[in-house]
Amino acid sequence: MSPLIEVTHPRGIYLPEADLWLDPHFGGKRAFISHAHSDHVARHEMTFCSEVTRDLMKTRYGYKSEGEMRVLPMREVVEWEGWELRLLPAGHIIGSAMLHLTRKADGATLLYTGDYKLRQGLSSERCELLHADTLIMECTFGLPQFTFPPTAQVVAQVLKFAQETLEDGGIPVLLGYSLGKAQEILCALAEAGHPVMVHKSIWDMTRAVAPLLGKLPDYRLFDAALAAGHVLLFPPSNGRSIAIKKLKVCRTAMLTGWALQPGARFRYQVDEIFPLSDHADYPELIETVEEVKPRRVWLVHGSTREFAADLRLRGFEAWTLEKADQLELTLQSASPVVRPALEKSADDWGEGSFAQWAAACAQTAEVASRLKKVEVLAGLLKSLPSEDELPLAARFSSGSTGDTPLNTGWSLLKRALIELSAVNEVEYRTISRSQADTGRTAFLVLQRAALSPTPCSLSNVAALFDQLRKAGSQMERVTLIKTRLQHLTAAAGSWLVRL
DNA sequence: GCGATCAGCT
DNA sequence: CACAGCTGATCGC
Repeated sequence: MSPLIEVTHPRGIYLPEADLWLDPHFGGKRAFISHAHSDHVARHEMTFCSEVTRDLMKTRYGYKSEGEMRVLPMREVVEWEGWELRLLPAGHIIGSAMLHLTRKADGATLLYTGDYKLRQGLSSERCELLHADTLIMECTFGLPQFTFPPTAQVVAQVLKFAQETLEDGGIPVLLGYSLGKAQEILCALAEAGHPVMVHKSIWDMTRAVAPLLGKLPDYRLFDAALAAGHVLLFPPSNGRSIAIKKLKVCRTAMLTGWALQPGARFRYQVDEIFPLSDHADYPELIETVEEVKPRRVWLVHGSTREFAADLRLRGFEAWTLEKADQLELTLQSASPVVRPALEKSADDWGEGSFAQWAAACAQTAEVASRLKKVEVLAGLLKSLPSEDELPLAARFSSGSTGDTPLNTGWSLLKRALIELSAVNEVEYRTISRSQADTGRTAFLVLQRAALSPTPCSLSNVAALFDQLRKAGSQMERVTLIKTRLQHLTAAAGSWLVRL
């Protein structure tokens, strides 16, 4: 089997071998842009994208010819620097594409989904999948609770809402993104026969793609004076805008996948909310993985941790790509997926400043926001019992154990873990293969060992590292590690192993 | 002074 | 939390 194509996430998704970024939100050397939503668009020296996406970038963001635009045709193989590139329709919005790569040297393949959905939309092409060894996929709605009803049913609800509001003499206002959802609902309104008025941004976007869409209803630019009797389409940010508030008799409805979340209607402060989304729901995400049959899955966006754990239970190697390595923690393992039940209780960590540090590490790995990470680390540094430990906490948090290397490799840790627990070599390998993350493996193995946790400080750990450096034999080092792990909890121990 | 990027907020 | 996008601050030419 050929080695998998390498994927990293320094500040965005990156394929080092091809020197290619995937949907980075900053400008760079060369990148693939999957679709024309603003959080995926940036200026690059060279850009791969579909023809429609290029046109939309020009009309929407005024991109001229600053960088080289390489338009790839859908489905056709294009050779490029030892790679075969192929775009596939992603079904997210019009022009959205997945990127399929083949490394010509050995045939290794990769599929990057970008944003996508499998359901057939009214305003975008049907998604097409292809087998790949490595799958990089979004999992915005990667929880079972996000199972959307059939689109036809949701559309019928939306039309009913519009119809009834009009019959009551009100003005229905549908809120959805100006590129994607707006055209979707426009197409759906084509048969209903209601006159439609749209916000300027939706007007611009729709006019740009109208030739590519099917039958559209009559739609005109929003004019408050003439709005009565029309169905209004506005972007979500305008839901409570002055223009809308002036229409005293309006009723608003939000179109979003988040509608399935409890309290969504209240949060968006709308009269109705409907689960219409341009993203794959949970069953579609599972179906995608089963169809692509990848050897490894990398997850981005949304509930990546939960969905990775889910996929592993289904027998796929799956990891979150974007959240583990923020803050340069250098504990750069694909993040461990800790089941909530295993990590929440305080006594999982034990006592002493090392336990505090480990708990903070786990917490920073858990939260996505950098600010929150900083908050967690700041809280840790403040709560340290002694000032001497501050530099230690900082050093450990950056993944460093000291000025000189420990010469403590993975085989040594493995021996210590096996000797300490009741796990034999074969079982160990099984656990290790299913996890592919040293810290997580350690945690699972340690859970099966008889541990007797005692308080442990950061200084204690620093002393251990010193002893390890001085230790003469491998045996001696194994014993030192064993003894230390014996007196930590499994959770804290797993973070010692990561260090 | 402009464009690009970023933090922060919905 | 955030499907995406705005605003205002800051950076750098």
